Amino acid sequence: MEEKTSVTIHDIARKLRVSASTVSRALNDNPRISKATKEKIKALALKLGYQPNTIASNLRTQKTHTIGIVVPLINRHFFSTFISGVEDVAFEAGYNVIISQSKDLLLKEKQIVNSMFSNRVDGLITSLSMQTNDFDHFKMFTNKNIPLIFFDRIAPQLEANKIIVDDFACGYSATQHLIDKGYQRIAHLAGPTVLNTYHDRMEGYKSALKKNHLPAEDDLIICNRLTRMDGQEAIKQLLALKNPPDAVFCGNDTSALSMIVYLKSQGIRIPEDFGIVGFSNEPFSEVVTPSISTLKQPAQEMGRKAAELIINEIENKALPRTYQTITMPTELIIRESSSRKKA
Amino acid sequence: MEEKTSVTIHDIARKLRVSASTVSRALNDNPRISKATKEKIKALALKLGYQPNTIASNLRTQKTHTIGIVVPLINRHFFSTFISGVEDVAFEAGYNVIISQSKDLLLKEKQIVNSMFSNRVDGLITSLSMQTNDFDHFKMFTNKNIPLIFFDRIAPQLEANKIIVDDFACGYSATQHLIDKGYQRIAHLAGPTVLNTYHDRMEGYKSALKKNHLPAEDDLIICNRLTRMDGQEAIKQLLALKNPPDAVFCGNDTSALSMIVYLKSQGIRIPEDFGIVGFSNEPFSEVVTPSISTLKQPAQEMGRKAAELIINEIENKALPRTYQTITMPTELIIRESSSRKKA
DNA sequence: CTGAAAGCGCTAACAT
DNA sequence: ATGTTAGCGCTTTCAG
Repeated sequence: MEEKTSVTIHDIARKLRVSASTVSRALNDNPRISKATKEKIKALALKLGYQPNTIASNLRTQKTHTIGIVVPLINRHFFSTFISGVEDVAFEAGYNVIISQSKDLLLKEKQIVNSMFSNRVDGLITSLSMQTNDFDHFKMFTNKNIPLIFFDRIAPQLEANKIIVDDFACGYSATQHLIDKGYQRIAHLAGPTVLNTYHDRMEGYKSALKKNHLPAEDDLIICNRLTRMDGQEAIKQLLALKNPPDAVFCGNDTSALSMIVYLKSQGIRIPEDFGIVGFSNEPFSEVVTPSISTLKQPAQEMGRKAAELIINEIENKALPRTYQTITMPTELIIRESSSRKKA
Repeated sequence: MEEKTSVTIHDIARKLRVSASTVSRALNDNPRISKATKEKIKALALKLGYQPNTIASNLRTQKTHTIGIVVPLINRHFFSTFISGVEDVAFEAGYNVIISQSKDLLLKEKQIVNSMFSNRVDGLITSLSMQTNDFDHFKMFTNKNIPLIFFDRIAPQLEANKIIVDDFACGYSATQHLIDKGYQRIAHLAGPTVLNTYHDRMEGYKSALKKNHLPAEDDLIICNRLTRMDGQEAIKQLLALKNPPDAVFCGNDTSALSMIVYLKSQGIRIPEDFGIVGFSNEPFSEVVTPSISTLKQPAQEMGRKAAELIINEIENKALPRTYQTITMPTELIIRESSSRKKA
């Protein structure tokens, strides 16, 4: 019972009086092996419960068939759905997926990226932490020509493939939508604007205001980390202004939700008195009361696309490399939180 | 620029005119190496941008410092939060985590488990697919004495550590709670009862009815896969009974939510006319209207516990093995969907 | 169609 | 305190 040591190709070779190379080739369906011996070998392998040692193969071939993913938080719906998309495609193509979360800490991100490299992933897919302001830890990938894809939160200065949505357009359309609904003073709650996503959403917001000849007042823009607490703090702060806003475009749905909860508790009616638009279409946004207008990112599709792209890169390493930035379509989902009859 | 080949310990050894073993030992802080040479070696390693080849080390040491996780779906809140817990502890202990999703398909689960084995994970943590009815694919782990932990959806017949919640008690207390609130005819929507979780919840439900001298009618129990569609189908079916129920205990929050949506659309008031209790405390359950009473499983904690347990097993393999089943505490969270004034 | 031999990069007895 | 040697299990020239 206690099989101390695993069965290897050598065990099979010995029993069948062939060489290990023959066994290896047979199991890999190498055409140079006769059908007869192939069958013999495969049969015995099955009988002995042989399981190939991927580690050994990896070492020899310098390929791990493994894709690394580094995200800020695994259990955020956008990221877990993205990962699910990657995993789907990767599995189909015979790749494994190894995952870590940076917890939005630059230090942990660095450690993880290092570890991914040491584990010799064939490619790395990543979305940056909120703290990431230098990119040296990715150099080992670019230097060694190991495929690297950024998604959502990207490093603009690095040469790599990128998968994003048009955050500027999102910010613009969210804001324009609120304007169209007749809201007059529109505030914005942003995340850390070192990140392209939050930066671009804010620029879109500003641009829509400008286009509509509305002033972009500094008071109306707040930056924080967009947690539930942050959302509550922000709305309190905004309501305390001597000239408070009547609508907010939030950098994510979580903060939008906490604003709604607070506004309701204050007896402020949504959308009649106050309009809200969030971002990223969390599962709760559809079912909360009032339901939250938001921008939907195609998370699963982005993951699939990232996987396809990186696998293609991995398997055509010889080809001259061209880096693309793929912009995926988003959708403004209009729900109750912004749907008042135009004033 | 094009560093064709990576820098290895041999490169460092050659330049420093020492042996590769010395380099290896130095980098691993082996006490047998003098402080002076250690520093020399580490400095050069840094300068050359040396990154250890984990694959080679893994092959040699027969340890991968990798924990495999197989769950039905990565982007389900319970699972992604569990994974996050595992990853936290694993990272601290110097372990990597590799993840796959079975998509609730037995065939895919088998493939994945095989692949995890071939990748020589040091241990495997898994929650079974809805289809899993044989367990042969786990034998290679038990046979070779590779730590294996089941959580949530477990294989009762296998010798392994198990991390669960007391689903029976959950079903019981959910049902008792509805009875306490004065609901008279309580239905149950269950998942596939081949799985311990759904089976036990149903038994708890039945037991509570029996204890309160309420009949457990077959008509009032429906089994399906608990999707949103399934929830809607189920509530329609229940309402169509000649003697319909006035409350339902649902096997998950998703189906509970879809019932609520349907009941509202029919003008049936919750909780006044109809009571609902769900399961697993999805993020939306707290914020939907009415908010959903549910049972909270400590997903993150379960993940942490699983990681601690498996790492302990991995690092004390020599010790005689004893298998434990750890039951984690749950919490009945009473919210609006079941909080009517007692009739 | 098959075998022999070398080696991926690292570690760990066993020397000295 | 350091070096020598062998080998983890597999793949892949190169030979035949």
